[in-house]
Amino acid sequence: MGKNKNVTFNDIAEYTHFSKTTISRYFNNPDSLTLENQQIIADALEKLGYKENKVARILANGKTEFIGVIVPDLYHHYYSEILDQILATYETYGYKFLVFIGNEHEETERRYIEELMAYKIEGLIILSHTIPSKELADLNIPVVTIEREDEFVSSVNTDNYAGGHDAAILLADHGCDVLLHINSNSCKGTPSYGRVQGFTDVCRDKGLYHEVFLRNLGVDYTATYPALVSIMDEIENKYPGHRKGIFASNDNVANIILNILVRKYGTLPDSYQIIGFDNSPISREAVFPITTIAQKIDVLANEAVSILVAEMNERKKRRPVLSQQPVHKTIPPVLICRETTEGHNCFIENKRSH
Amino acid sequence: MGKNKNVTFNDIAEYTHFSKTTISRYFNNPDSLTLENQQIIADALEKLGYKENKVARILANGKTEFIGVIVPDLYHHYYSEILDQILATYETYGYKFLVFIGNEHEETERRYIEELMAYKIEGLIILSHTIPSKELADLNIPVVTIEREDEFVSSVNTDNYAGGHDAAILLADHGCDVLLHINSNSCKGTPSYGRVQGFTDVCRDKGLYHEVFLRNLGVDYTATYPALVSIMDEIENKYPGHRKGIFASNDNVANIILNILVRKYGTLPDSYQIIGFDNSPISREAVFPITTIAQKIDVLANEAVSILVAEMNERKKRRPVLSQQPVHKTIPPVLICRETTEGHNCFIENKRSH
DNA sequence: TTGTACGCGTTATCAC
DNA sequence: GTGATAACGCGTACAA
Repeated sequence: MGKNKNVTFNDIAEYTHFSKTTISRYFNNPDSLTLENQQIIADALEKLGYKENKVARILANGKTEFIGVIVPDLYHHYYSEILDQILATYETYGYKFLVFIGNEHEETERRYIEELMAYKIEGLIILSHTIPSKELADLNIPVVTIEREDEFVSSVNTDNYAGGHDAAILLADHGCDVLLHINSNSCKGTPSYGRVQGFTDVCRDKGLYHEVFLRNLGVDYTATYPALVSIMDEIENKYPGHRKGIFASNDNVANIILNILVRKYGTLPDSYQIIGFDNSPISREAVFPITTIAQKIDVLANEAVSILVAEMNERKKRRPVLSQQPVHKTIPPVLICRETTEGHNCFIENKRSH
Repeated sequence: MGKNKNVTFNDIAEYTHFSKTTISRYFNNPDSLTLENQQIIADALEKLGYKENKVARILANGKTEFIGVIVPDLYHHYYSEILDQILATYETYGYKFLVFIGNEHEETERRYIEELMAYKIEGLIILSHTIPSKELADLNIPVVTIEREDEFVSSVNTDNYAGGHDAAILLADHGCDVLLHINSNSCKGTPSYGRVQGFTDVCRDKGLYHEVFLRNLGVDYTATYPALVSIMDEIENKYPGHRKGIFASNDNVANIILNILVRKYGTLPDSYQIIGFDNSPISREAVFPITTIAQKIDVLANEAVSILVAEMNERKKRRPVLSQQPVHKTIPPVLICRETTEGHNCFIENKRSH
């Protein structure tokens, strides 16, 4: 497996005059050895410079302790932060993660999944949106998705509806008489569309004046900026003299809106309140820190792994693998108040000390 | 290794009346079989639903095709973007990556490395700063570090000196008569200290008035902000009426400085020019897009993997592993001009289409 | 408490 | 072009 012959259980066995079995037991069930013998073996391991070989162990007992992860990219802070939290669960469960970046390319992701299966992953976490959950379910290993279509597999999702709801309530509470939501026109069908519904439902229920802008916002900053310039023009013309509450689809959009206003007025005018979504770094670092709705990324990640581990453990017990019902968990978001709305009645949460 | 008996070479062999060996050859050296027989086996694989098992292959041939990666965190865009690029090299080299987040905790990272060694990784990429390169060299597998202490192992680093140099030149060219550099007081000994030296060397050589502020800038936004408020106070008092060129240690610092000024003056005054470092998203998304010096992250990552692959290939040839000399590669940074310096004489590079 | 013998699924080394 | 057979390093009945 490397260069010069590795030290194996055999070598330790010969050296200590025990059998391989006993050496194996030293690792997997040390209490079954006398303390003295444990010491003898420990010394031998040290002396011969033994390094454990988990690949051989896998072949023998079938447990790879691998979990596959497919993430669309790590460019967006949301994904990298989730991955960060997922990887951190190694400390809790001991599973190792084989990570692939899918770039939302379906065939590529399918290849990655095949490779992962060849390495006998025990479970799979999917963040990308391409492969239908039906197909994932057919892999016959536990699968958990995060914030994506999840009909046939277990999943963890943010309560986007509550997010939209809370945003509308906050804006209304802060005296806005015009409530606006700006989002991409391609958001239908994604979990995040719940935000739009939460927002409009509240407005309708409470009889609040509102308008939803579903537009093509482009995919990067340079495309989004001009798109928002024109939307803001529209808003300024349509609602002069009003106190406008804007709920943006995400913090990037909120930040651009803020920048447009600050560059125009030299400050954020009192006639605007802005709420973003994601609690991404930009929301904190913007020229005026942006009130935002945070997904509890740590909770999402931990729940995902936790559900996965539970299902993997089930597999190890039951022989006749009865296809278990998928479990779907919903995590409430958290409102984080900053300077783009005046602060009170917000739950402040410091997600991380960076 | 799973639930119901997996289909193995044995099953295929029985079904086709070939031997296991031939089945193996079908995968590893198909040309040595007749086309008809290839077809027969292909059909059998399909019929029986064979799934390859790379774990068994590893045990037999010793090649895991695993590369270990230890990254300090994925919270900082720099690290997640590097990891993104590293993972993308799967398409080129086929190596799989086992990723751990070290959090700059030395003992933890040591444990992670042990775990990685137990899984027989063929090479290791280190981004974290804790474990001395001497110790990494003793692992007896190829190791490549990125932007960290690298005396005893191969490495890839940004030419930080050139970065500091370019920043000073640009500020001087833009008519600044006071050149300022703001950095953390703990930057000595890190590769990034080269920026300070590049900056001061140019100033000294060209007789430009300059001052370097090495201060405790804290570790997060809330700590850095007040620290910079007081530094900016100092600067405003000390250099009134001057055109001040500020080279910040990174984009976050540059952005805070920008925010402080914009919140005070309603815009970025002509008396200031600002350059950041990293080309992180904030530099593009700031209220005035920030001129910055970009590390070529894609190049860093690709060179790192490339060097590692080369060294791993060497291992497979030579039996008497002669300890090869570490190779150190330096990547020049790229100046990206935006609105915090008036633009010309800059090389614009679009690193990614997000 | 310890040992024997075999299996895990593939590749490598010879033969033929 | 194809096949036996022995590794690879460890786990696990079962036996003692």
